[in-house]
Amino acid sequence: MISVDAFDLKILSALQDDGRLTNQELADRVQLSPSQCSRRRMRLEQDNVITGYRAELASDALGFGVVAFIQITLATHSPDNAERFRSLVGRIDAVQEAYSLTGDADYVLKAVLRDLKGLSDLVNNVLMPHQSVAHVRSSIVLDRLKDSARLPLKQLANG
Amino acid sequence: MISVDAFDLKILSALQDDGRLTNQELADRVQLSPSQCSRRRMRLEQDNVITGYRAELASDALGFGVVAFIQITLATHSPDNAERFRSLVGRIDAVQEAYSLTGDADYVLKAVLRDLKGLSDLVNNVLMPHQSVAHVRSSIVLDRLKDSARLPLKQLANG
DNA sequence: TAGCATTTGCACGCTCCTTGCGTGTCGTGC
DNA sequence: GCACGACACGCAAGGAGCGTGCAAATGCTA
Repeated sequence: MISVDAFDLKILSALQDDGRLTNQELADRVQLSPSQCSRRRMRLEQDNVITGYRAELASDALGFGVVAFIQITLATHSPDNAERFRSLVGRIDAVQEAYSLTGDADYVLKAVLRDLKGLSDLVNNVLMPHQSVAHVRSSIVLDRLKDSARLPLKQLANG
Repeated sequence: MISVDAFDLKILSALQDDGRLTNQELADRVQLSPSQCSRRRMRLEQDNVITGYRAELASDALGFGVVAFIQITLATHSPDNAERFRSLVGRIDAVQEAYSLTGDADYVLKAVLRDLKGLSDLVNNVLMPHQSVAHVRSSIVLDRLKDSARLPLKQLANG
């Protein structure tokens, strides 16, 4: 298991909030020297605790007006069919996230689209006709209460 | 409306993949000088097209073994009740994302937890007992097919 | 307490960032 | 057709930040 101490947690937490912090700024926040922050950060990257850095973009400002959750039930649950479906999902750029789930549906997708026409296209012309898919049910996002993409690292502090 | 040209799209796309690219590396990728990349990047940040930079962490490596989608139906749909629920959700760190939706449920939450006990706690001791909530249904993530958090900027290239 | 391994802060050479400046290009109005 | 203003561009330079080497400090084991 990778060991992550209190300093590492502070660093991870800070970088979760601002991924472009310089080592000097990091140093101020976690009470360590810049060089040590640099070293620790490199280790965390090497150990794949930090898997990357991403710019977060304003989807609305860029013209993506529609976000939808799409629940999918497969036609059959054979490995072949599942593989076909995974391959399909991988090729659709509009699908940001895809998970297999317990419960009613087999999969849930989160898709980002320009407008309702885009969603309609995706559902009716791509997903529904695909041989691997039996059932599709989509829910459109009306309001975004929270979208942090941050892990609750505080919970690890006392453990 | 904010104008975003082909260069900007390239920059956004590159920074979506690697948010710590230097302006020199950016310059190589988009065929522009480093100074221009710097200027454009600053403008995109100023205009809130880029809303921030985040380090992406390996949830499993940090001991977050359970991700769940939780569908919520409110007890009543009064503004007061909705506000109570929003406030509740805002205070729960384990809830990464929260959306109000069309369809069966009023809201869907995406929660990240250490283990099933954590999920049980959240559902049975926090959400269920809350006065604003009538119905809770949770689905556990079995497998993550895709989790890119990237906007499909390619779709904007020809528009 | 002695000894070893790890972690820390500091110094320095090097890279990179950003701002000012001059140039080129495009569109507009006279 | 030409002059002018508004941008967007690349270049250069001063300044900031990065990461490695090194010695001191800390912590753990025997």
